[in-house]
Amino acid sequence: MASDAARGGDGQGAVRNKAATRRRLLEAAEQVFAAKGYHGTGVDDIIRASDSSKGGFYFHFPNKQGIFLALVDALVPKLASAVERAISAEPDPIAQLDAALRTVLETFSRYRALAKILLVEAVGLGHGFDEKLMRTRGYFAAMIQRYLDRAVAAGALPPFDTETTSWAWFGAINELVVRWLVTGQPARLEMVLPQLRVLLLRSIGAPLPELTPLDNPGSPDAPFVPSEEAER
Amino acid sequence: MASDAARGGDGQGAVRNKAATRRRLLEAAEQVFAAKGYHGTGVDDIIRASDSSKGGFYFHFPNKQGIFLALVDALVPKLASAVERAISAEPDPIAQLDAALRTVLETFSRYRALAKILLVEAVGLGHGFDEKLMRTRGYFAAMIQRYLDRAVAAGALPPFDTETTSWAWFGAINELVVRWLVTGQPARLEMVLPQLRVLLLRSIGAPLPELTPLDNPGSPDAPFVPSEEAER
DNA sequence: TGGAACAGACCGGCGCGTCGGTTCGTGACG
DNA sequence: CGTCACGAACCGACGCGCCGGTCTGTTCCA
Repeated sequence: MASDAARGGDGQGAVRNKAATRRRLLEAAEQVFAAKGYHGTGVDDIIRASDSSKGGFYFHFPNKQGIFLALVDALVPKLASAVERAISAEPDPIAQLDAALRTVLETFSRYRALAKILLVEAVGLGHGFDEKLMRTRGYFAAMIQRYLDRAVAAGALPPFDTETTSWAWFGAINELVVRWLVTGQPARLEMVLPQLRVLLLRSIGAPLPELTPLDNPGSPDAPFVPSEEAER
Repeated sequence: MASDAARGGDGQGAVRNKAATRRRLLEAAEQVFAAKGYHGTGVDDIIRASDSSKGGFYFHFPNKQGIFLALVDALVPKLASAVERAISAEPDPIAQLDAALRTVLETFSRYRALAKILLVEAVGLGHGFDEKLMRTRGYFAAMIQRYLDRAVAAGALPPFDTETTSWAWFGAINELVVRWLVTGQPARLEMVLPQLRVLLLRSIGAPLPELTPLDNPGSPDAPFVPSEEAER
């Protein structure tokens, strides 16, 4: 039979919807973690929110910490690729910075859970968690730095300490997103964009191009589905 | 006898060093929370680190959350007043901004535990904790905003959205401090000052005065003692 | 029939908070 | 001036709920 071919592919042809179960667990974890925090959620909560069982859970993940890490590892590249995509559509370095900022804010605005988990819940977990978190933040900071360096190399900016700057930028953006998450201000996250844009660009002595108007509300709130990564 | 007078004062004349015990508890909590995180520390850890007992602990504080909140409430005004003091020594608005920044970095550099608790451990605790945290952050943001507004009113700066800006500033500073806390970079926190200074000032279109050189290592690491607040 | 994928009862520890008991300062009273 | 008694301050063993993780089944596909 075509059994070999079926097994050759990724989880799609697996025994009893293996990939789908794992996915349901991750989606449930995303929602529950975002709603109740890491310590506030029990494994049972995740079980209930998906509809799986203890057995299923511990078949797919080693423990509670494991699913959280897997979740972060699934969300980060998802967000990163969205930003990279937006960036690659713009030729001008400054416009790229601009596009990246807009994309980040829009994405967080759409997927609150994503923002909550990456920016709030992942903080202060102790253990070896902190370094994991810091590598995640460092990932985004490095991304910012890469484009800053590129802009400098292109002669669009005078040279400066791009590393410190990239962390500072990340922090500024992060704080505004967190404020929006916890208190409801401003009503729509994108409202900070104009001022933030000006702040960031001016902070590195970049010229201020015209404001590019743009606002598409998009679908309100769905899980930022951690799609199955491509086969290894 | 002078009995009435003795009881009239604050805890100083109390039965068996009541104030001192509470203080030891808070100091111990500061160290342990900073070292092991909020969820990582047990009440027993705090008991052991001070040398008190369960009974003493629950005599002074309602529960674990209670002592954490009390700790934050003790630390915040301590830091704030240090900053206010540094600011009031400078006449020029821009120089004030400068002094505040320097003071914050120096203080966090001296008292890691303070930074760890206020900026890391206080995040993502869930419950009604988040809003408490946000009010703390808002406290500092409002402080920044107050001085920004003052600088604008004095005509030293053109008018702009000082609220968003103050949060962004706070976030930028916060992120650099956290990075220094978790990874060890940079070796000395004050090393970010020159670049951060330039970033922040430029971001609001302020003129760049000469860099004010200054570095006093100070005593290395002691508890940022939550001194007994003055009598009510 | 074997084993992967899942179900759900159960257990064991950890940690928070309680509770009866003990010490010590302090004021009253003779 | 001694002592007696009361309550604030403190001690530390115990209990009990909660929650993470295990283990024995059960189903379904190959």
